[in-house]
Amino acid sequence: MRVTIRDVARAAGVSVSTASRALTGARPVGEQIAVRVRDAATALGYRQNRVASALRTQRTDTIGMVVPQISNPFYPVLVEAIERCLGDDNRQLLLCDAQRDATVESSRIHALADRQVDGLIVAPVSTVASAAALTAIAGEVPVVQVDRSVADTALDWVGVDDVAGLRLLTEHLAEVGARTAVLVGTVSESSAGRTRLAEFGPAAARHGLSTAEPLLGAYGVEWGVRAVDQLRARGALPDAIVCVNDEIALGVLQGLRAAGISVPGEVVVTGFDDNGFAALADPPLTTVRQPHQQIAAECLRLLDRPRGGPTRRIALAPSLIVRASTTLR
Amino acid sequence: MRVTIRDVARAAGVSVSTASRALTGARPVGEQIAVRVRDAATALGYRQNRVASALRTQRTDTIGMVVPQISNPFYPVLVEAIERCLGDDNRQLLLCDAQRDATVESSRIHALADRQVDGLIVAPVSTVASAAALTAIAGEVPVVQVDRSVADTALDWVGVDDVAGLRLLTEHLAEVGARTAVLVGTVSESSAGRTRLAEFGPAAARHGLSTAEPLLGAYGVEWGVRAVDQLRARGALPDAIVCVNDEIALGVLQGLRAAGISVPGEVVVTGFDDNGFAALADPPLTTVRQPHQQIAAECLRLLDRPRGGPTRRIALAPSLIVRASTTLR
DNA sequence: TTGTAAGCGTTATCAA
DNA sequence: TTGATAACGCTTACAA
Repeated sequence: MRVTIRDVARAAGVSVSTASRALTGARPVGEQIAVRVRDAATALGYRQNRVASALRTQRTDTIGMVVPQISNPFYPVLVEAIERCLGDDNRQLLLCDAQRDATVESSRIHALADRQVDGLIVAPVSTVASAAALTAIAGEVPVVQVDRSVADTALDWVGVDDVAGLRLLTEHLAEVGARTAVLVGTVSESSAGRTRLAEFGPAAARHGLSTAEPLLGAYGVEWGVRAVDQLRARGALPDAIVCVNDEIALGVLQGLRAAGISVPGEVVVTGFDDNGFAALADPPLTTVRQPHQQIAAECLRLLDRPRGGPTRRIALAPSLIVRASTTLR
Repeated sequence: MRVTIRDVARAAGVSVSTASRALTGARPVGEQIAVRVRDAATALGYRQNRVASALRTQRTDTIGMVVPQISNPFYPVLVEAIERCLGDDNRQLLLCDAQRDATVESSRIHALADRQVDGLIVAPVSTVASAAALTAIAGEVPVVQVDRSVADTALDWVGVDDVAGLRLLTEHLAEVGARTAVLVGTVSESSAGRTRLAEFGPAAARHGLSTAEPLLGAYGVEWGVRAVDQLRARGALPDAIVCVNDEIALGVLQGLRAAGISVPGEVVVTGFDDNGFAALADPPLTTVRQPHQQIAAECLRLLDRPRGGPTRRIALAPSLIVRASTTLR
């Protein structure tokens, strides 16, 4: 059998409650006794049963997280950042993958709630289909949305400031001499994609860039490759191709290379996220880096704050990473 | 208050135990009653408190996993595969990041064990420094090592068959006409790196490739870039550069490009893992794809099997993915 | 088949 | 300050 607090109490010659108090420090305990209990605990190799403790205290020291797809390289970095914050505090992360499916997502959200997580961090699969499960569960456990968010709901959200990101990008594009730009985005239900789509036009206009109709497709590299074909079919290329994320941009770069179009010579290309491979692309990709560590810290801060405050939407400032895909012409 | 099984029992007009039995199906229960209980449960929106259940049954339906660094793109894919297997079974994954530090790793392993996970999947940070914590915990909870493994211990392991991988690579290199090859590896304590280093020479010899002294450095893209400098300093380039993983290979490609050396024209390059960006490199990278889904399934199979069997080391066959970095000369 | 009651390992309440 | 005792919500002997 595993050694329980009863064994420790017996070895230290005190009651179970005293042992518990000495170990958790919940209430004051005699100097001598405290030492005796702690010694007994280490001698026996006692480690608290967190399940039993959780049942009693209603705290698991565990945060649940649901991501749309962990193999999307944006999320591992975010998970790492959150894990780092939690680790400092001796809490753990229960991670789930929604397989880009709102039904799976809902089941994962409930599974986590049933495990009594202290809080839930969710990057919703869909602005629409994710809403029901998310708002329902928010009545039971603190919820914060990250990166993406569902529509029409009073749930906290933390993410990057897309408006600022697009401003940085369009400003930079204007500086390197671009006059025309086109956006390559997604038709997906993800909110980040939507915001970037909505903000692109105004941001471009503000910096004197004229824009053509955006190209919208599915999330992923393949779409980027195909977008190049669609763009070429339109006739003359724009000066700049702005992609809503790095993966699409990597596809665009590949498509342009296949078509023998030089970057940044004939057209400049930008991404969004700085996903770790942007720097390795050929040419290295100019992109907007998300403040992962800040995003992580804000998520936890919101979860830990006392309930009942006003809904918060926290957009954190990104930074522009200039690389060769827009320079060295 | 949340609705408990007592509420369901009361609503259905039965005892708590009957309600429990009707819900879990642990023991037979009257036809009528079963229906009444289930109806009451759904009517009240009852969901089991898994913490309480776990305390009683000693099963959490939760698997713990510790990876050296989740932002290493090999792991998210593996995590995804494991998550998919678990999800089918209504189990969850408690994921921890060891921050490439054996001390952090040890603390995470204990945190997971304290949460009474049903099993532990660990990709050890170090062949040496990870051994103590891992063997110690294996006495409490089923443990399986994945990808990497510690030295001198009788713990199950599941991973890719490195010997087969190197055979595929060297065979292919011989076929495309390479006569000389050099390995770019790591001095790291990771077992995968070690095995690939040890197996490279024999595998190459078997296919008539002559090899020079391997280049060993730190894990990561940067090392690949620098390895190119070191290689050029040696004088004539080999026909083939074999990298122990894709990230190093991406660095090598970048270094070669910077030096104006054409791939595959002047030298061919291979990676290992097929990490999702290998296909996007310029040129697309020939590599060895790990059988993630199989590896995931085997890990869970080993964890779920009755205790006390012999130690197993399961090496699963990888597949060769041929791309332009070794062809189209 | 059903109900009663004990107990999983903790922590919180209440007296002493 | 300390100890006995009752929960936390569930499952499982044991009895009926």
